[in-house]
Amino acid sequence: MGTKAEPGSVRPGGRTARVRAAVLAAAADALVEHGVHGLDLADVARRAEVGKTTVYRRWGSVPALVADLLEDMAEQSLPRVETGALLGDLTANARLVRRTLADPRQGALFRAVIAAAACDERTARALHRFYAVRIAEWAPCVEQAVERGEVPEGTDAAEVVRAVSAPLYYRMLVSGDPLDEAAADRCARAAVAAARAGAYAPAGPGRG
Amino acid sequence: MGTKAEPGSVRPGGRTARVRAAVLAAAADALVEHGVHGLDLADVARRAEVGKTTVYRRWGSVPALVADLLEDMAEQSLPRVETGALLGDLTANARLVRRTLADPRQGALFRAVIAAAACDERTARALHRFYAVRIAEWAPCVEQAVERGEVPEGTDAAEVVRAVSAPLYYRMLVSGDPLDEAAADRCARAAVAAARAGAYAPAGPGRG
DNA sequence: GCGTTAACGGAACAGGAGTTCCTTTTATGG
DNA sequence: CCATAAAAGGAACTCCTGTTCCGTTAACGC
Repeated sequence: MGTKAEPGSVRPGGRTARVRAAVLAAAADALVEHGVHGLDLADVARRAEVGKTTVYRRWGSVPALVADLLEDMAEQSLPRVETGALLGDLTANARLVRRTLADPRQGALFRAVIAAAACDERTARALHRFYAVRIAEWAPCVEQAVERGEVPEGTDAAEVVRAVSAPLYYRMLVSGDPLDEAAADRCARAAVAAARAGAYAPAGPGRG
Repeated sequence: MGTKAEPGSVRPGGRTARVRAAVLAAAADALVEHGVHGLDLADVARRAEVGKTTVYRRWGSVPALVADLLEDMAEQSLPRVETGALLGDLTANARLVRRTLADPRQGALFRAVIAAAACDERTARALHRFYAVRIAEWAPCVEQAVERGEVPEGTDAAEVVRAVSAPLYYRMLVSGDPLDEAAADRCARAAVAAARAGAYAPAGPGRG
Protein backbone atom coordinates (compact mmCIF):
# COMPACT_ATOMS: atom_id res chain seq x y z
CA MET A 1 0.00 0.00 0.00
CA GLY A 2 2.88 2.35 0.72
CA THR A 3 4.37 4.54 -1.98
CA LYS A 4 6.66 2.62 -4.30
CA ALA A 5 10.36 3.30 -3.66
CA GLU A 6 12.11 5.62 -6.09
CA PRO A 7 13.98 3.67 -8.78
CA GLY A 8 17.65 3.45 -7.84
CA SER A 9 17.08 3.54 -4.09
CA VAL A 10 16.77 -0.17 -3.38
CA ARG A 11 19.90 -1.34 -5.21
CA PRO A 12 22.08 1.74 -5.30
CA GLY A 13 25.34 -0.17 -5.82
CA GLY A 14 27.25 -1.25 -8.90
CA ARG A 15 25.52 -0.54 -12.15
CA THR A 16 23.00 1.92 -10.70
CA ALA A 17 25.79 4.08 -9.28
CA ARG A 18 27.74 3.90 -12.54
CA VAL A 19 24.69 4.99 -14.49
CA ARG A 20 24.04 7.89 -12.13
CA ALA A 21 27.63 9.09 -12.37
CA ALA A 22 27.66 8.81 -16.16
CA VAL A 23 24.34 10.60 -16.52
CA LEU A 24 25.28 13.45 -14.16
CA ALA A 25 28.59 13.95 -15.95
CA ALA A 26 26.85 13.94 -19.31
CA ALA A 27 24.23 16.36 -18.01
CA ALA A 28 26.94 18.75 -16.85
CA ASP A 29 28.62 18.56 -20.26
CA ALA A 30 25.35 19.17 -22.05
CA LEU A 31 24.46 22.09 -19.77
CA VAL A 32 27.82 23.70 -20.45
CA GLU A 33 27.33 23.34 -24.19
CA HIS A 34 23.65 24.19 -24.68
CA GLY A 35 22.41 25.69 -21.40
CA VAL A 36 19.21 24.51 -19.74
CA HIS A 37 17.02 25.60 -22.61
CA GLY A 38 18.80 23.43 -25.15
CA LEU A 39 18.99 20.40 -22.88
CA ASP A 40 17.08 17.27 -23.73
CA LEU A 41 17.20 14.03 -21.85
CA ALA A 42 17.58 11.90 -24.96
CA ASP A 43 20.82 13.71 -25.74
CA VAL A 44 22.05 13.23 -22.19
CA ALA A 45 21.29 9.51 -22.46
CA ARG A 46 23.23 9.30 -25.71
CA ARG A 47 26.26 11.07 -24.22
CA ALA A 48 26.17 8.88 -21.11
CA GLU A 49 25.84 5.77 -23.29
CA VAL A 50 22.78 4.82 -21.33
CA GLY A 51 19.26 3.86 -22.34
CA LYS A 52 16.97 6.82 -22.93
CA THR A 53 14.28 5.04 -20.93
CA THR A 54 16.55 4.90 -17.90
CA VAL A 55 17.02 8.65 -17.82
CA TYR A 56 13.30 9.30 -18.16
CA ARG A 57 12.42 6.74 -15.51
CA ARG A 58 14.93 7.86 -12.89
CA TRP A 59 14.82 11.62 -13.40
CA GLY A 60 11.86 12.27 -15.64
CA SER A 61 12.43 15.95 -16.29
CA VAL A 62 15.17 18.49 -16.84
CA PRO A 63 14.65 20.29 -13.52
CA ALA A 64 14.75 17.03 -11.56
CA LEU A 65 18.00 16.04 -13.26
CA VAL A 66 19.55 19.41 -12.53
CA ALA A 67 18.42 19.19 -8.92
CA ASP A 68 20.17 15.83 -8.59
CA LEU A 69 23.27 17.26 -10.22
CA LEU A 70 23.24 20.03 -7.63
CA GLU A 71 23.04 17.56 -4.76
CA ASP A 72 26.04 15.83 -6.24
CA MET A 73 27.93 19.12 -6.56
CA ALA A 74 27.06 20.10 -2.97
CA GLU A 75 29.07 17.17 -1.68
CA GLN A 76 32.29 18.57 -3.11
CA SER A 77 33.08 21.49 -0.82
CA LEU A 78 36.28 23.49 -1.23
CA PRO A 79 38.39 24.10 1.88
CA ARG A 80 38.33 27.58 3.34
CA VAL A 81 41.45 29.73 3.38
CA GLU A 82 42.60 31.39 6.62
CA THR A 83 44.87 34.42 6.47
CA GLY A 84 44.36 35.82 9.97
CA ALA A 85 42.63 39.00 8.83
CA LEU A 86 39.06 39.50 7.63
CA LEU A 87 40.04 41.35 4.47
CA GLY A 88 42.47 38.62 3.52
CA ASP A 89 39.94 35.85 4.13
CA LEU A 90 37.15 37.54 2.22
CA THR A 91 39.45 38.51 -0.64
CA ALA A 92 40.41 34.85 -0.94
CA ASN A 93 36.74 33.95 -0.99
CA ALA A 94 35.86 36.61 -3.57
CA ARG A 95 38.69 35.52 -5.83
CA LEU A 96 37.66 31.89 -5.56
CA VAL A 97 34.07 32.74 -6.49
CA ARG A 98 35.22 35.01 -9.30
CA ARG A 99 37.54 32.38 -10.72
CA THR A 100 34.76 29.81 -10.63
CA LEU A 101 32.22 32.05 -12.36
CA ALA A 102 34.72 33.33 -14.94
CA ASP A 103 35.88 29.82 -15.83
CA PRO A 104 34.32 28.82 -19.17
CA ARG A 105 33.13 25.45 -18.00
CA GLN A 106 32.30 26.08 -14.35
CA GLY A 107 30.76 29.46 -15.12
CA ALA A 108 28.49 28.05 -17.80
CA LEU A 109 27.46 25.26 -15.47
CA PHE A 110 26.57 27.62 -12.65
CA ARG A 111 24.66 29.90 -14.99
CA ALA A 112 22.67 26.95 -16.32
CA VAL A 113 21.96 25.59 -12.87
CA ILE A 114 20.79 28.96 -11.56
CA ALA A 115 18.59 29.41 -14.61
CA ALA A 116 17.06 25.99 -13.98
CA ALA A 117 16.40 26.93 -10.37
CA ALA A 118 14.66 30.11 -11.50
CA CYS A 119 12.12 27.96 -13.35
CA ASP A 120 11.51 25.12 -10.93
CA GLU A 121 10.76 25.08 -7.21
CA ARG A 122 12.45 21.77 -6.51
CA THR A 123 15.64 22.77 -8.27
CA ALA A 124 15.54 26.07 -6.38
CA ARG A 125 15.47 24.23 -3.05
CA ALA A 126 18.49 22.15 -4.08
CA LEU A 127 20.31 25.32 -5.10
CA HIS A 128 19.52 27.02 -1.78
CA ARG A 129 20.85 24.02 0.12
CA PHE A 130 24.00 24.12 -1.99
CA TYR A 131 24.65 27.75 -1.13
CA ALA A 132 23.63 27.36 2.51
CA VAL A 133 26.47 24.85 2.82
CA ARG A 134 28.99 27.10 1.08
CA ILE A 135 27.99 30.15 3.12
CA ALA A 136 28.14 28.23 6.38
CA GLU A 137 31.60 27.04 5.39
CA TRP A 138 32.88 30.61 5.14
CA ALA A 139 30.91 32.25 7.96
CA PRO A 140 33.49 31.34 10.65
CA CYS A 141 36.02 33.78 9.21
CA VAL A 142 33.65 36.60 10.05
CA GLU A 143 32.98 35.18 13.50
CA GLN A 144 36.72 35.09 14.12
CA ALA A 145 36.91 38.72 13.05
CA VAL A 146 34.24 39.52 15.64
CA GLU A 147 36.33 37.78 18.30
CA ARG A 148 39.40 39.72 17.21
CA GLY A 149 37.38 42.93 17.49
CA GLU A 150 37.72 43.73 13.79
CA VAL A 151 33.96 44.10 13.36
CA PRO A 152 31.18 44.89 15.85
CA GLU A 153 29.60 42.33 18.15
CA GLY A 154 26.38 40.88 16.69
CA THR A 155 27.51 41.13 13.06
CA ASP A 156 25.57 38.68 10.88
CA ALA A 157 28.37 36.47 9.56
CA ALA A 158 26.35 34.78 6.84
CA GLU A 159 25.14 38.14 5.58
CA VAL A 160 28.70 39.39 5.24
CA VAL A 161 29.69 36.30 3.26
CA ARG A 162 26.67 36.75 1.00
CA ALA A 163 27.61 40.41 0.53
CA VAL A 164 30.98 39.35 -0.86
CA SER A 165 29.70 37.12 -3.64
CA ALA A 166 26.41 38.89 -4.41
CA PRO A 167 27.95 41.55 -6.69
CA LEU A 168 29.85 38.88 -8.61
CA TYR A 169 26.70 36.88 -9.30
CA TYR A 170 24.92 40.12 -10.15
CA ARG A 171 27.54 40.88 -12.76
CA MET A 172 27.37 37.42 -14.28
CA LEU A 173 23.58 37.09 -14.34
CA VAL A 174 22.14 40.57 -14.46
CA SER A 175 24.32 43.48 -15.49
CA GLY A 176 26.92 41.68 -17.59
CA ASP A 177 29.83 43.77 -16.33
CA PRO A 178 33.26 42.12 -16.52
CA LEU A 179 34.22 39.60 -13.86
CA ASP A 180 37.85 40.56 -13.33
CA GLU A 181 39.96 40.21 -10.23
CA ALA A 182 39.71 43.92 -9.46
CA ALA A 183 35.96 43.50 -9.13
CA ALA A 184 36.44 40.58 -6.76
CA ASP A 185 38.84 42.55 -4.59
CA ARG A 186 36.42 45.48 -4.51
CA CYS A 187 33.65 43.16 -3.29
CA ALA A 188 35.79 42.03 -0.39
CA ARG A 189 36.86 45.59 0.48
CA ALA A 190 33.27 46.83 0.40
CA ALA A 191 31.98 43.98 2.56
CA VAL A 192 34.71 44.58 5.14
CA ALA A 193 34.08 48.33 5.17
CA ALA A 194 30.35 47.84 5.62
CA ALA A 195 30.83 45.21 8.31
CA ARG A 196 33.26 47.47 10.24
CA ALA A 197 30.74 50.28 10.06
CA GLY A 198 28.18 47.99 11.67
CA ALA A 199 25.88 47.71 8.65
CA TYR A 200 25.43 43.98 9.31
CA ALA A 201 24.84 44.29 13.05
CA PRO A 202 21.32 44.66 14.48
CA ALA A 203 22.34 47.82 16.37
CA GLY A 204 21.94 49.83 13.18
CA PRO A 205 23.94 51.74 10.63
CA GLY A 206 26.18 53.45 13.16
CA ARG A 207 29.58 54.29 11.76
CA GLY A 208 31.73 52.50 14.34
CA MET B 1 20.38 41.24 -53.45
CA GLY B 2 20.31 42.85 -49.97
CA THR B 3 19.13 41.01 -46.89
CA LYS B 4 15.36 40.80 -46.71
CA ALA B 5 13.85 43.17 -44.13
CA GLU B 6 12.67 41.66 -40.84
CA PRO B 7 8.93 41.00 -40.91
CA GLY B 8 7.15 43.85 -39.15
CA SER B 9 9.72 46.49 -40.00
CA VAL B 10 8.28 47.76 -43.28
CA ARG B 11 4.72 48.33 -42.12
CA PRO B 12 5.03 48.70 -38.35
CA GLY B 13 1.73 50.56 -37.91
CA GLY B 14 -1.82 49.43 -37.21
CA ARG B 15 -2.28 45.70 -37.10
CA THR B 16 1.41 44.88 -36.82
CA ALA B 17 1.76 47.05 -33.70
CA ARG B 18 -1.41 45.58 -32.19
CA VAL B 19 -0.10 42.07 -32.77
CA ARG B 20 3.25 42.90 -31.18
CA ALA B 21 1.59 44.40 -28.11
CA ALA B 22 -0.78 41.46 -27.72
CA VAL B 23 2.01 38.91 -28.14
CA LEU B 24 4.35 40.63 -25.69
CA ALA B 25 1.58 40.90 -23.09
CA ALA B 26 0.69 37.25 -23.59
CA ALA B 27 4.34 36.28 -23.36
CA ALA B 28 4.69 38.11 -20.05
CA ASP B 29 1.59 36.33 -18.71
CA ALA B 30 2.87 32.96 -19.85
CA LEU B 31 6.32 33.61 -18.37
CA VAL B 32 4.78 34.51 -15.02
CA GLU B 33 2.72 31.33 -15.03
CA HIS B 34 5.13 28.72 -16.38
CA GLY B 35 8.59 30.31 -16.40
CA VAL B 36 10.86 30.17 -19.43
CA HIS B 37 11.10 26.41 -19.39
CA GLY B 38 7.37 25.86 -19.72
CA LEU B 39 6.92 28.52 -22.39
CA ASP B 40 5.86 27.53 -25.87
CA LEU B 41 5.10 29.89 -28.67
CA ALA B 42 1.90 28.13 -29.70
CA ASP B 43 0.48 28.84 -26.24
CA VAL B 44 1.54 32.48 -26.48
CA ALA B 45 -0.20 32.76 -29.85
CA ARG B 46 -3.39 31.27 -28.41
CA ARG B 47 -3.37 33.72 -25.46
CA ALA B 48 -2.71 36.67 -27.76
CA GLU B 49 -5.49 35.49 -30.12
CA VAL B 50 -3.02 35.62 -32.95
CA GLY B 51 -2.00 33.10 -35.57
CA LYS B 52 0.64 30.65 -34.42
CA THR B 53 2.46 31.18 -37.70
CA THR B 54 2.81 34.89 -36.98
CA VAL B 55 4.61 34.32 -33.72
CA TYR B 56 7.00 31.82 -35.26
CA ARG B 57 7.67 34.06 -38.24
CA ARG B 58 8.30 37.28 -36.32
CA TRP B 59 10.12 35.92 -33.29
CA GLY B 60 10.97 32.34 -34.12
CA SER B 61 12.27 31.27 -30.73
CA VAL B 62 11.69 31.73 -27.03
CA PRO B 63 14.91 33.68 -26.42
CA ALA B 64 14.19 36.09 -29.27
CA LEU B 65 10.70 36.74 -27.94
CA VAL B 66 12.03 37.37 -24.44
CA ALA B 67 14.68 39.71 -25.82
CA ASP B 68 11.97 41.72 -27.57
CA LEU B 69 9.93 41.77 -24.37
CA LEU B 70 12.95 43.18 -22.56
CA GLU B 71 13.38 45.95 -25.09
CA ASP B 72 9.76 46.82 -24.52
CA MET B 73 10.22 46.80 -20.75
CA ALA B 74 13.34 48.98 -21.01
CA GLU B 75 11.27 51.82 -22.40
CA GLN B 76 9.25 52.09 -19.22
CA SER B 77 11.68 53.68 -16.75
CA LEU B 78 10.57 54.61 -13.26
CA PRO B 79 11.40 58.11 -12.02
CA ARG B 80 14.16 58.40 -9.45
CA VAL B 81 13.44 59.61 -5.93
CA GLU B 82 15.52 62.44 -4.39
CA THR B 83 15.70 62.81 -0.63
CA GLY B 84 18.78 65.03 -0.34
CA ALA B 85 20.90 62.40 1.41
CA LEU B 86 22.68 59.37 -0.07
CA LEU B 87 21.27 56.92 2.45
CA GLY B 88 17.75 58.15 1.81
CA ASP B 89 18.13 57.92 -1.97
CA LEU B 90 19.67 54.46 -1.93
CA THR B 91 17.14 53.17 0.59
CA ALA B 92 14.38 54.33 -1.74
CA ASN B 93 16.12 52.51 -4.59
CA ALA B 94 16.61 49.33 -2.57
CA ARG B 95 12.98 49.31 -1.46
CA LEU B 96 11.80 49.83 -5.03
CA VAL B 97 13.92 46.94 -6.27
CA ARG B 98 12.82 44.75 -3.39
CA ARG B 99 9.16 45.50 -3.94
CA THR B 100 9.52 44.67 -7.62
CA LEU B 101 11.30 41.37 -7.01
CA ALA B 102 8.98 40.35 -4.18
CA ASP B 103 5.84 41.09 -6.18
CA PRO B 104 4.33 37.81 -7.39
CA ARG B 105 3.88 38.92 -10.96
CA GLN B 106 6.84 41.25 -11.47
CA GLY B 107 9.18 38.99 -9.52
CA ALA B 108 8.26 35.93 -11.55
CA LEU B 109 8.70 37.91 -14.75
CA PHE B 110 12.16 39.14 -13.79
CA ARG B 111 13.22 35.66 -12.71
CA ALA B 112 12.05 34.21 -16.02
CA VAL B 113 13.74 36.91 -18.04
CA ILE B 114 17.04 36.53 -16.20
CA ALA B 115 16.86 32.77 -16.64
CA ALA B 116 16.30 33.25 -20.35
CA ALA B 117 19.29 35.59 -20.54
CA ALA B 118 21.42 32.97 -18.80
CA CYS B 119 20.74 30.61 -21.70
CA ASP B 120 20.96 32.88 -24.71
CA GLU B 121 23.53 35.46 -25.74
CA ARG B 122 21.12 37.75 -27.55
CA THR B 123 18.70 37.85 -24.62
CA ALA B 124 21.65 38.52 -22.33
CA ARG B 125 22.61 41.59 -24.34
CA ALA B 126 19.04 42.91 -24.13
CA LEU B 127 19.08 42.33 -20.35
CA HIS B 128 22.38 44.15 -19.96
CA ARG B 129 21.06 47.14 -21.88
CA PHE B 130 17.97 47.13 -19.68
CA TYR B 131 20.05 47.31 -16.51
CA ALA B 132 22.54 49.78 -17.96
CA VAL B 133 19.62 52.18 -18.37
CA ARG B 134 18.32 51.60 -14.86
CA ILE B 135 21.75 51.97 -13.28
CA ALA B 136 22.48 55.14 -15.24
CA GLU B 137 19.16 56.50 -14.04
CA TRP B 138 20.18 56.14 -10.39
CA ALA B 139 23.89 56.94 -10.63
CA PRO B 140 23.37 60.74 -10.28
CA CYS B 141 22.31 60.38 -6.66
CA VAL B 142 25.79 59.07 -5.86
CA GLU B 143 27.41 61.84 -7.91
CA GLN B 144 25.43 64.39 -5.93
CA ALA B 145 26.68 62.75 -2.73
CA VAL B 146 30.22 63.19 -4.00
CA GLU B 147 29.54 66.89 -4.60
CA ARG B 148 28.10 67.21 -1.10
CA GLY B 149 31.22 65.56 0.28
CA GLU B 150 29.31 62.56 1.66
CA VAL B 151 31.56 60.10 -0.15
CA PRO B 152 35.14 60.41 -1.47
CA GLU B 153 36.03 62.00 -4.78
CA GLY B 154 36.36 59.46 -7.58
CA THR B 155 33.73 57.09 -6.19
CA ASP B 156 32.35 54.86 -8.97
CA ALA B 157 28.67 55.84 -8.93
CA ALA B 158 27.41 52.95 -11.06
CA GLU B 159 29.26 50.49 -8.87
CA VAL B 160 27.55 51.84 -5.75
CA VAL B 161 24.14 51.53 -7.39
CA ARG B 162 24.92 47.97 -8.42
CA ALA B 163 26.06 47.22 -4.88
CA VAL B 164 22.64 48.19 -3.57
CA SER B 165 20.60 45.78 -5.68
CA ALA B 166 23.12 42.96 -6.04
CA PRO B 167 22.33 41.33 -2.68
CA LEU B 168 18.60 41.48 -3.46
CA TYR B 169 19.04 39.68 -6.76
CA TYR B 170 21.41 37.25 -5.06
CA ARG B 171 18.71 36.40 -2.55
CA MET B 172 16.07 35.90 -5.20
CA LEU B 173 18.16 33.87 -7.64
CA VAL B 174 20.87 32.16 -5.65
CA SER B 175 20.54 31.82 -1.89
CA GLY B 176 16.76 31.97 -1.54
CA ASP B 177 16.84 34.07 1.62
CA PRO B 178 13.74 36.18 2.30
CA LEU B 179 13.32 39.46 0.42
CA ASP B 180 11.92 41.63 3.19
CA GLU B 181 12.23 45.35 3.67
CA ALA B 182 14.82 44.94 6.41
CA ALA B 183 17.08 43.24 3.86
CA ALA B 184 16.58 46.12 1.43
CA ASP B 185 17.43 48.71 4.08
CA ARG B 186 20.54 46.75 5.03
CA CYS B 187 21.68 46.77 1.39
CA ALA B 188 21.42 50.54 1.28
CA ARG B 189 23.21 50.97 4.63
CA ALA B 190 26.02 48.65 3.58
CA ALA B 191 26.51 50.37 0.24
CA VAL B 192 26.64 53.78 1.89
CA ALA B 193 29.07 52.58 4.55
CA ALA B 194 31.35 51.02 1.94
CA ALA B 195 31.17 54.07 -0.30
CA ARG B 196 32.01 56.40 2.62
CA ALA B 197 34.99 54.22 3.47
CA GLY B 198 36.24 54.67 -0.08
CA ALA B 199 35.76 51.06 -1.18
CA TYR B 200 34.40 52.24 -4.53
CA ALA B 201 37.06 54.89 -5.16
CA PRO B 202 40.24 54.04 -7.09
CA ALA B 203 42.42 55.34 -4.23
CA GLY B 204 41.92 52.09 -2.37
CA PRO B 205 40.29 50.63 0.69
CA GLY B 206 41.27 53.48 3.01
CA ARG B 207 38.84 54.02 5.81
CA GLY B 208 38.01 57.68 5.14
C1' DG C 1 -10.26 55.90 -52.50
C1' DC C 2 -7.39 52.29 -54.91
C1' DG C 3 -3.60 49.16 -55.91
C1' DT C 4 0.31 46.93 -54.25
C1' DT C 5 2.23 43.86 -51.28
C1' DA C 6 3.63 43.37 -46.33
C1' DA C 7 1.95 40.93 -42.82
C1' DC C 8 -1.47 37.84 -40.85
C1' DG C 9 -3.99 33.33 -40.43
C1' DG C 10 -5.56 28.54 -41.18
C1' DA C 11 -4.44 23.83 -42.38
C1' DA C 12 -1.70 20.21 -43.37
C1' DC C 13 2.86 18.33 -42.57
C1' DA C 14 7.35 16.76 -40.33
C1' DG C 15 10.36 15.66 -36.68
C1' DG C 16 11.52 14.74 -32.28
C1' DA C 17 10.68 14.64 -27.22
C1' DG C 18 8.64 11.85 -23.93
C1' DT C 19 5.90 7.41 -22.92
C1' DT C 20 4.78 2.50 -22.77
C1' DC C 21 5.65 -2.35 -22.96
C1' DC C 22 8.36 -5.98 -22.67
C1' DT C 23 13.01 -8.33 -22.57
C1' DT C 24 17.65 -8.61 -20.74
C1' DT C 25 21.05 -7.79 -17.36
C1' DT C 26 22.81 -7.79 -12.75
C1' DA C 27 22.76 -6.27 -7.68
C1' DT C 28 21.73 -8.33 -3.47
C1' DG C 29 20.40 -11.81 0.18
C1' DG C 30 20.84 -16.33 1.42
C1' DC D 1 26.72 -20.13 -6.31
C1' DC D 2 21.71 -19.62 -6.99
C1' DA D 3 17.21 -17.36 -6.94
C1' DT D 4 14.75 -13.15 -6.98
C1' DA D 5 13.40 -9.00 -8.54
C1' DA D 6 15.38 -4.29 -9.18
C1' DA D 7 17.08 -1.68 -12.56
C1' DA D 8 18.64 -1.05 -17.40
C1' DG D 9 17.81 -1.35 -22.39
C1' DG D 10 15.45 -1.61 -26.90
C1' DA D 11 11.68 -0.62 -30.00
C1' DA D 12 7.43 0.93 -31.22
C1' DC D 13 4.09 4.43 -30.45
C1' DT D 14 1.88 9.08 -29.31
C1' DC D 15 1.50 13.71 -29.13
C1' DC D 16 2.96 18.17 -29.53
C1' DT D 17 6.26 21.74 -31.07
C1' DG D 18 7.78 24.05 -34.92
C1' DT D 19 7.55 24.42 -40.24
C1' DT D 20 5.68 25.05 -44.81
C1' DC D 21 2.25 26.44 -48.12
C1' DC D 22 -0.91 29.22 -49.76
C1' DG D 23 -5.05 32.05 -49.41
C1' DT D 24 -6.81 36.41 -46.91
C1' DT D 25 -6.57 40.91 -44.77
C1' DA D 26 -5.21 45.47 -44.30
C1' DA D 27 -1.06 49.07 -44.10
C1' DC D 28 0.87 52.66 -46.70
C1' DG D 29 1.98 55.43 -50.99
C1' DC D 30 -0.10 57.68 -54.57
